[in-house]
Amino acid sequence: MSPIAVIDFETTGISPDQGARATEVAIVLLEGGRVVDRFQSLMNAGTWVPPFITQLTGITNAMVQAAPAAASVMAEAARFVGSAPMVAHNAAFDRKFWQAELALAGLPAAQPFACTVLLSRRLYPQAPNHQLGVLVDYHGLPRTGQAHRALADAEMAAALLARMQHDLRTRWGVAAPDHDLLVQLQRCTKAAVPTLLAQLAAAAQP
DNA sequence: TGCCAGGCCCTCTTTAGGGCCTT
Repeated sequence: MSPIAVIDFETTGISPDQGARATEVAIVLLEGGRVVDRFQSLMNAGTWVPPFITQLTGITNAMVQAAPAAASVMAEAARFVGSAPMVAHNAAFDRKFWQAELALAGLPAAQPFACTVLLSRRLYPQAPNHQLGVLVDYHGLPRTGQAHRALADAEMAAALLARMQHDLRTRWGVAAPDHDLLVQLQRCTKAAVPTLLAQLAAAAQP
């Protein structure tokens, strides 16, 4: 199975359209349910980190000012991802920053995204909620590093994705839960999920 | 000065409103 790039950004706010910039990025390459490579860097976008963000993430203005320029970090991140399809927890958020920061660096952002929030809502509707930390605990997955830092959150999202692929194979009989299938699953309506999973399982029968 | 996202999903819905999820 070809690799999937699981990404997480830490940022100064909620939307690049409102002037928010990335402060840290981490990407975990997942292949066959295993982490095969990691990329992580703070980045200096020349912006001020609000106190609320420092309290949430532990990322300070001094840390960002000492970091390499955002454009060079994004160029490295784009090289690291290559043409791998991408996954994030609440992908609408990370995709916006991926596209905005690459655009500011003069680079294309053509990778398709799948979303572990949408997938979790379809596969695990009984979960208490679909926040990353809650889902990690719900599945008994290890919490790695400090929550709300990019690498720790990317590792947890990757573990959650690997769990979903494992469950799709073992619980629902889906032979090859690749990125295309994940996108297909997250796009179908909640009511159509059982039918789609049954069709995918039937297609996997010899 | 005051305000500030947006896509998805549910329901006391569909001529709408509110909560979730990310920083």
